[in-house]
Amino acid sequence: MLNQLDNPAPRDCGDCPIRHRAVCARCEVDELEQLDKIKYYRSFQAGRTVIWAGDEMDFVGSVITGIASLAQTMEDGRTQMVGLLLPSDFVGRPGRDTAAYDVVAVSDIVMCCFRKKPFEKMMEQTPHIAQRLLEMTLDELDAAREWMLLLGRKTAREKIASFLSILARRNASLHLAQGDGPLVFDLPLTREAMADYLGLTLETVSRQISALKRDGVIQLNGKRNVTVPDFDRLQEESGDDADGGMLS
Amino acid sequence: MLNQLDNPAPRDCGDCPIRHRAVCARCEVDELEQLDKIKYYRSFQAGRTVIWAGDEMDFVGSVITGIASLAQTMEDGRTQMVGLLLPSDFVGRPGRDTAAYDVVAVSDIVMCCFRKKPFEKMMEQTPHIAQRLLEMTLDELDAAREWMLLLGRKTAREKIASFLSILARRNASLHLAQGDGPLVFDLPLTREAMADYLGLTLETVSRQISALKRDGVIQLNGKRNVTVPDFDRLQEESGDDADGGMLS
DNA sequence: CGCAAAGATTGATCCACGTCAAAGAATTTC
DNA sequence: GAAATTCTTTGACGTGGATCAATCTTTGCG
Repeated sequence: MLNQLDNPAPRDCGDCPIRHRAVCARCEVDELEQLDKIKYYRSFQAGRTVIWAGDEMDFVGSVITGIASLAQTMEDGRTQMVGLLLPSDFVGRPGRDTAAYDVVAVSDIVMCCFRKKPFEKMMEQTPHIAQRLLEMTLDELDAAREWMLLLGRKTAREKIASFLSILARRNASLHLAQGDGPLVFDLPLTREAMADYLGLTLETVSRQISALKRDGVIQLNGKRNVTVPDFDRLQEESGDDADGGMLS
Repeated sequence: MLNQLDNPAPRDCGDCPIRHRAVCARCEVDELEQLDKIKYYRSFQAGRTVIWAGDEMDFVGSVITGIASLAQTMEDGRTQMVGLLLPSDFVGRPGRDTAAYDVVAVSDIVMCCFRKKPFEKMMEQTPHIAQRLLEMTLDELDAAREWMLLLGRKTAREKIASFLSILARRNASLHLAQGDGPLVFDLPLTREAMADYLGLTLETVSRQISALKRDGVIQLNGKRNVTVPDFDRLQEESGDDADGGMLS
């Protein structure tokens, strides 16, 4: 494998896979045309840094494909991931001109970027964008708060189970809800990245995954492919309410 | 002390102490008049619950005076505070009709509430409100992410120092920045509430406060009054960068 | 192919923080 | 003003997860 990205063919909003979920979700055709004038696409290989915390940032944008991480690092190197950016998630903050967090491509990613200044100007005139961004930000805030409970109060096993449960649920909703057969999905993160996300060490992550496997809660094919024979069982292990503590 | 609140005299937005910081910060006079028609004041004694997670919520609103907490509880009783609501902070989410978290008055509080339905309608027509709410939500998201680093990666001592540092900074900015003499302020929370905020037990909180006192980082007058002789020293103990890791 | 590098597992040991328990302030109640 | 209640401190002890270290597996590359 070349491990090199093609220069992404400029797409049209019309066939954008995240058209209905991103900041531009509510935009009318004419608004999309305006956005089109200030947008450009960028690709990053897995492992590359999109931007460092503190760096000047002259764009905002959306993840179109792939996964990126948002992380904070302390002086001595301890790091905490504060968000996982999935397709349609928004990067950057209008009104701020330096990045608050490190953004790193976890897999190969493609982003749709808007030049910041004109985007900000457009936001003032286009309620559809501000409305959608508010909605997305409120959702992120809920996710961050759910994560605070996980980081502050859950055991290592519960943290792993919670994370797997989220992945399982997301995949199930993507590939249409299959009754309740076994769920199968891939882990998008290395053990180390999972550790940074869950506030653990990579050794503890590895041990707890092994423990869940030993206890029959999950099965592994290779290191990265998980099957969950009984989702309710996994859910119990996560420490959340039966209904998944769903918010919205 | 009677421990009973006077029925709060209905105020006028004109002399509202949080007029320039709350959701209504950007509103024009006519917009305030509109808001006035759908608003009402409510008071809660310290310790009272404003609303339980899952309860139906037919209002949104702002904290005017006092402090409230936003918390999540697991089935077995473990709880994690996910936010501290200070004067001008917003409660509730437009578009959602049940509370996502327990809201509890930490001190006696007064709130300015808006009936949810008409507030939502008004938000659609009044960009000033939506704009301000977006800004406030982005700030809260940053605060939540800073807290994720604290919960996931900081030691107990660093957690306490970080919390004290935040309180000290807030008080300093309230009472005009005094050169760099010793800072003095009160702890608004019990040891248990601090524990729930910091993801610790109350015993650990007590021990670490004692340790910081023993090491001369802080002094105590009574249980709740703290003086910080050297702010930089406290800051170092918090594990944050010299500049406080300030975002905006 | 065979070597290097990255990722993952597993074991042995340590210690920061939780748990359990007692007792000392401070505040409220009658 | 004594008793009850709430908040806090402190001690003794146990443990979950971190740390240190070795080995294994997988993948990429000359």
